[in-house]
Amino acid sequence: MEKPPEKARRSIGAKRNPDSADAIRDAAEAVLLEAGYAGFSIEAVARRARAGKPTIYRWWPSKAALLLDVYQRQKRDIDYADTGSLEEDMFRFLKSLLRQWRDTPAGSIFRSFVAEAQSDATASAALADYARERRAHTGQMVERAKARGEVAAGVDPTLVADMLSGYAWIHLLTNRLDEDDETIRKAVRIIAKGLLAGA
Amino acid sequence: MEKPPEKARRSIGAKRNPDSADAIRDAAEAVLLEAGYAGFSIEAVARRARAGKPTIYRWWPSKAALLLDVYQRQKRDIDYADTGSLEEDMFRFLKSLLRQWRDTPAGSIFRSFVAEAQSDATASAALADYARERRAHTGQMVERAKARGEVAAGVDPTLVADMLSGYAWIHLLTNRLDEDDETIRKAVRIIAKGLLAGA
DNA sequence: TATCTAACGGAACGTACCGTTTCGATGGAG
DNA sequence: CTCCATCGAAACGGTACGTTCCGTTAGATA
Repeated sequence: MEKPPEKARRSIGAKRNPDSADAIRDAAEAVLLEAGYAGFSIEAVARRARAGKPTIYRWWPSKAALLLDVYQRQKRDIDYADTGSLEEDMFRFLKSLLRQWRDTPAGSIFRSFVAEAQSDATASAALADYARERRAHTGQMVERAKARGEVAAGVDPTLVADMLSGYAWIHLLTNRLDEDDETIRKAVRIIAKGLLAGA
Repeated sequence: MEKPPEKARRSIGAKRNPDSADAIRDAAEAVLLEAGYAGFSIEAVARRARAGKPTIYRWWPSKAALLLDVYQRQKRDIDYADTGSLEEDMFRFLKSLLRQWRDTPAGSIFRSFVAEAQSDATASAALADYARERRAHTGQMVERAKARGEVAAGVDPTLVADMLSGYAWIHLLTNRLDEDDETIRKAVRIIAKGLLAGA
């Protein structure tokens, strides 16, 4: 990731030093990646960033807030392409999501975030908000298919999003991100057929 | 749950005092239920149980081990009835699972356990084992339906178990255990129709 | 130019918890 | 009657949290 800065930063006057904020975010991500959630402490981040703890707490009110920031910085490169086939859309979505979680820091960070949300109220609310937003977004995939007649009328798109996300989450949280394409294909095929038949 | 014992227990000689073990397990469950995962510390459990920390560490090697023990003590009262209809079986399974997680300590405990598994290797392995066992068990529901011709030949029963569990997990971990029956019904109906159509 | 102000890194603090060690008392086993 | 593993309690060193001071820095203000 990033090398720890050689020299300590100093104040740049009566205003925030963006270098410090960047260094803290970089350090937080690096610590999370190298030591995992267990090693993710404010002290470790401060050491790594050559920053003072007060500097961190000046800008992030809690450990959960910093974790949330790092998590949101993860750019999502998920495949939301509209292939014209719901099954194919869902397959690409799930495959790319599991792949990204497996091959980039995103998976480790998201795992940490879900874990933190089980003990910290701020993180819990943030996770709920995020999940709601994802549900709506993924649901659009189903909306499109509905317009094409691939999905029966009574189906709630966010319900399908829950199924897909749930399938992904349980794989992430139990270290099973290496599911092969054929299995993913079978899973989405079942859902696609079920959606066609209607609810 | 349990009242803290009025008097401290003493040694009953050169053998383990089962009252202590019981009191510790009870206290651990009570702390987890009342203060959640955030408040679940060995110190808090020891205080609550009027036990010494060494007594806890003599019998449970780590915090994760105690958490695992408490978790496994949770009796599963999940509806695995064979109704003759896969859709109905799955509906009852999901409904009873979400209800139990919502209305008993089991949900809080399992949330904590999933969270712990994201930072503790022992808990992680235990969770993976448990998930595997559950997958096989829930898969039997699908096996039965397969024998009845409700499920196409190529379907992997454990894949269906992943779908159901994933759907339940994401609701547990994002505080959405209050999903109504109609929504659950729609979800399992989609899966049931998809399984009938085949993979 | 002189002063004000807010940011900086660093050090230290008090609290909490971890996992371990030590202690005296207990009471069953040999 | 002696041994000995157990008990609760207390204290240990270590780590991390979140906070408070400190002296330093340099832009903003007058």
